Amino acid sequence: MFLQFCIVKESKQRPGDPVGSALDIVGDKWSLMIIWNMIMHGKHTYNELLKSNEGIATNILASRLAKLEAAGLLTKETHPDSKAKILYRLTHKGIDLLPALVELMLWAHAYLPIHSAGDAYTKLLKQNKEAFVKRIVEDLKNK
Amino acid sequence: MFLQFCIVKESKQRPGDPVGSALDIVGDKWSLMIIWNMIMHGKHTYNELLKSNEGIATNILASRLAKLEAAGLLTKETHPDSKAKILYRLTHKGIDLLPALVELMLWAHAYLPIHSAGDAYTKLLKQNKEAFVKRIVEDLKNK
DNA sequence: AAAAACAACTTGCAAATAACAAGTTAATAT
DNA sequence: ATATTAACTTGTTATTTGCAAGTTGTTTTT
Repeated sequence: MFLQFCIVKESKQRPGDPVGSALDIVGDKWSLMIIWNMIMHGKHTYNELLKSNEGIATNILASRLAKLEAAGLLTKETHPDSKAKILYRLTHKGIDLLPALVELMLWAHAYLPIHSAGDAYTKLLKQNKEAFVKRIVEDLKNK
Repeated sequence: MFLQFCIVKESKQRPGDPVGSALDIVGDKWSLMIIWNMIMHGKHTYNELLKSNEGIATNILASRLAKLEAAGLLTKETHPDSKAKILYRLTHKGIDLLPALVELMLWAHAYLPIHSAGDAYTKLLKQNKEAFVKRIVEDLKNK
């Protein structure tokens, strides 16, 4: 059996464990939600993120943004429209979490009671996952 | 631009947001680690999981196992070897998180300092992700 | 030009959650 | 019969989160 080959006996785990290391950065309730909303809903400012991540506290959002910036997943820039605003932009490192997020989304669609399964981009995604992800990632990186 | 088409303005978020709903279940530090260790390291009992998830507290492991069972991601069975043991087994719902976990792993390999990138199954995975995931999922489900 | 409003936070505190150490119960091994 | 293993549970303490309110700098309104 294939799995037998894969099972690593007595591995020492983190560090050295990629999934554990990834979860050290985004293994909480809000980090992935923030990144998801930045990618798929085009949110780029503090107040936009506050509204789109329903239920997040202001201090938590601030601390998550700082943590994600420190981890190199996003950057803070002055907003072109106004000096009062700050524009949060994902780095390539942040954008490249999209494949994982898309898989999470598909899992949710398969197993969780989701109402809004019928929108256009969900259909596109299910038709051709690879192409969908590639296209969005490229769009975001070419900016 | 493609993204423009995808951005949903003024969405009401959770519930109705698949990623948010998924993170309500596995959006913490330990749940995905537990599932990952069950799938890729063949851990199936409380003590095995305690050792493989380095640093998890006993009460947290117990509560996560209960939560994941309640959410239908795994089941508790009496272990064939001994009545003293309990065998935790992933359901299809749990197994199907593997694609998301694999994407997280690949992301970590791309951006995080991981030592053990050279093992055989990591190479196989990078060569053919789809086939790799499919094979493991099928192995696990045919039990 | 002054006042109100907005944007991005910070601060203080109560409540919830997690980590740590120790103890409990049932089953097996010696 | 005794010791050990397995799977927890139960305090207790430390950390994190959630909530309300306040702060600072920048625009917008009057």
